[in-house]
Amino acid sequence: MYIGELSAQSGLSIDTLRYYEKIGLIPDTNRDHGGRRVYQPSIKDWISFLKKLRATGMGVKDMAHYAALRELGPETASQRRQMLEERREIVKDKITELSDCLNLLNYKIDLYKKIEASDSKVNSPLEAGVQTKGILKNDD
Amino acid sequence: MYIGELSAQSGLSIDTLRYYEKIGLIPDTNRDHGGRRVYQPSIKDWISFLKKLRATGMGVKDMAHYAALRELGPETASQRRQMLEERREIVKDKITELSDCLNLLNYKIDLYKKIEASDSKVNSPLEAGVQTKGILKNDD
DNA sequence: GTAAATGCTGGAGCACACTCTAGGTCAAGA
DNA sequence: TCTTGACCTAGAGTGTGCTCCAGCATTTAC
Repeated sequence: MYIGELSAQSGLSIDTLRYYEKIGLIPDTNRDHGGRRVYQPSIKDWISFLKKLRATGMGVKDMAHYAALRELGPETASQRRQMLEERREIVKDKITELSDCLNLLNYKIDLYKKIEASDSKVNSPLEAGVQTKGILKNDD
Repeated sequence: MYIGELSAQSGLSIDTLRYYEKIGLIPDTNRDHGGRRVYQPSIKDWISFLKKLRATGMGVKDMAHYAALRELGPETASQRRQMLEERREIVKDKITELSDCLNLLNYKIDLYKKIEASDSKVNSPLEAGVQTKGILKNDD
């Protein structure tokens, strides 16, 4: 598999694949006679794991460190496990933080809906009110 | 309240507070006779909301757009609500993605633990095995 | 044989969100 | 009065993670 196909299948751009190789995220690749990178299909599993690590917010330097440990073989297993355990705590914290954000968004959206409902009352001919102003005072 | 105190209380650096004002996230602030920014305590609520929006991954340009709508007053409420609803969907997706990552991390950590356990078996005098190699084949 | 597509390299450029610097003003305490 | 510390501005610099570019080689299709 050449880099174009891997790019299509992995969802990383060609430039990113070469960049990842350069910084050590992807091991140095075999080349064909013409100097083109030839990938084994198994690289896709590694890349999808890399994408997961990125999705957790891990920086490429840490990922390169992990990748380097992986290259060193089984004796680095416990160091890698430790890295993943640290990352797991970070991910848990992120989920908690995002859940808090979600609650706030839900609250705010509700608040806006109330404001809009109260506005339409105000604009209706039947009642005029200072309701809106009251609700909006804490609006942000 | 001067900027130093606001910085301490809000958790944003002084530079960031001035930067946020410059890009329109924080409304232009009153100045004292000497030109120093004087903040009302209520600004802290707005800043903590800004921090929440940032935590959702919203970019500062979008946040500035939201802030500008807020400055325009109540008639922009529905646009702001829409922005928050869009952001809510993004946050939900992020939580889902992070949960997937968490599952994978849990799986990998377990796997590493098994490898380590099996290694200690191999290193014990009683049994030699190819177990480790077998488990490690898919190691990443 | 030729043109188009795909690949290569090294290095520059970019978007983002700050963060820092230089050089200055201002206010309060000793 | 002098010094210290907090604040000011405009603009440069930083770290991150790509992304793009020029100029070239190779491969493939016709």
